[in-house]
Amino acid sequence: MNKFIVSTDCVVFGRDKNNKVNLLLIKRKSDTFDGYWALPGGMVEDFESVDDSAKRELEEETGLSTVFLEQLYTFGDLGRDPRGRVVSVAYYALLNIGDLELKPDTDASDAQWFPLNNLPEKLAFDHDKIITTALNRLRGKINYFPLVFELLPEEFTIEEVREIYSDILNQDLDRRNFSRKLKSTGCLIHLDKKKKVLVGKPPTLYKFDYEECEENGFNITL
Amino acid sequence: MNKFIVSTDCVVFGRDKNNKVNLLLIKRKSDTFDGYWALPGGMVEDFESVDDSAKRELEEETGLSTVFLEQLYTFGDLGRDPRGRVVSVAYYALLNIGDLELKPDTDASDAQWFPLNNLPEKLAFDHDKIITTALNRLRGKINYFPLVFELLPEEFTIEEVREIYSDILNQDLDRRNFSRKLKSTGCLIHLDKKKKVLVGKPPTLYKFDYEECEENGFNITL
DNA sequence: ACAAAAGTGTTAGATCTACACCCATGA
DNA sequence: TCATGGGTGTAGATCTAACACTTTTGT
Repeated sequence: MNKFIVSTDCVVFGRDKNNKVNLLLIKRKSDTFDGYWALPGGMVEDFESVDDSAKRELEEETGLSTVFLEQLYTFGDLGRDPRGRVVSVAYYALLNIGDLELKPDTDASDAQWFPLNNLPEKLAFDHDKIITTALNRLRGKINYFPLVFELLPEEFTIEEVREIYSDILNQDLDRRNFSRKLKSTGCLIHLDKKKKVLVGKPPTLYKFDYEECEENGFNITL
Repeated sequence: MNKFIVSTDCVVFGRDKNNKVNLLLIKRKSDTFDGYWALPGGMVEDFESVDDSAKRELEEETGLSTVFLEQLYTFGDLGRDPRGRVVSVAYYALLNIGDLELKPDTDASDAQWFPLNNLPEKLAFDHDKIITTALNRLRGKINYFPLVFELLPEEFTIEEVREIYSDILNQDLDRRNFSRKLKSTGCLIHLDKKKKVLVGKPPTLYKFDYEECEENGFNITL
């Protein structure tokens, strides 16, 4: 009987106050990859499913329990962890950072949000590969699944949605065409409220209509 | 340190002589789920990566070593295997059955191909869930990735491609529109050969142009 | 010459892209 | 009234779906 350690790693995407997408990394304080930035994660325990383990680790890091979390891919190469045979099930999570206070884990000296276009060069283990996989998944899936609303607050403006799409896809999107496409999904609830702004015309606030989406799906191909 | 058994399960899709898509199942001869149909698979060994393990198991079952194989999803719920804590990394494979002779594994009394629309009712473990996941992946991915050519012989006709798409998506596809769309991918090599047929006009044979596809991608949205 | 399946073209409707001006608000 | 950013419409191009007849071959 061959038994392995099974761990989870989580690619956590968070939206900051400037409506930019960031990635959460932990600075390792450990005998392996000391000082390197790494994805949050940890070992799966006996009493929990792999999914629950990822959820637990994420809660311990962020204090949030209701974030979107989805399995990404499993990394099981020999030698991916110098300490021994570790199979890692990777997840990705989406959340709105808000005023979230990070609680660094015990084996980490620091936790930090990095903007997508400014990630550290060298990461621990095969975590760069995991991040690339997560980004590709995200870029593909936002076309047919309402992932970006997991990053936004409950009430948002169309411009905020567009900026998130732009940031993730790393390309400009025409403001008018985007607005039309987003509305044509039929999954927006128009609120009779405007967002308070410092300058310019106050934009309309919307909520995402999860029921409608459940019934008729979501598609916004850019 | 919590150590688990890591296994692989493989959803093998094969095209039969009638150009229909089938799924390979193994009849269990074992103390758990005896007599039930199950996916081929087995434990990951110390000396191999998880990917390699799936490849090895598949070779042992089918005798084929060059089939398309891709990781699908990891199933890690508690109690999914009554014998103990087993985390299973599921894969899916695509192949052209041809004259392939199946070699049943030691803990199986029978291996059999089942047409997609006629799978057994009850399957061992959570294998029905794994198959559903695989079918969903397949149905989504054939739109933007040339998976179906892994099922077909090297030289094929457009009608054969259409029938495979039809079978996987479980819907009729207009013959003329499909032909146009498939050709417009730019990834077909027109051969100066016709397929021998018993009745009717002999259809043109094509090969898939993997180089072209590599460069410009593949997209056929039905 | 007949039966069977392959091959092909057109048209109307829908969708997509590119693009510029007016509107509402706060200072 | 000005500066700022939000909101909206249209025309031309492209793509899509629906649809039927002609061609090639074997018997």
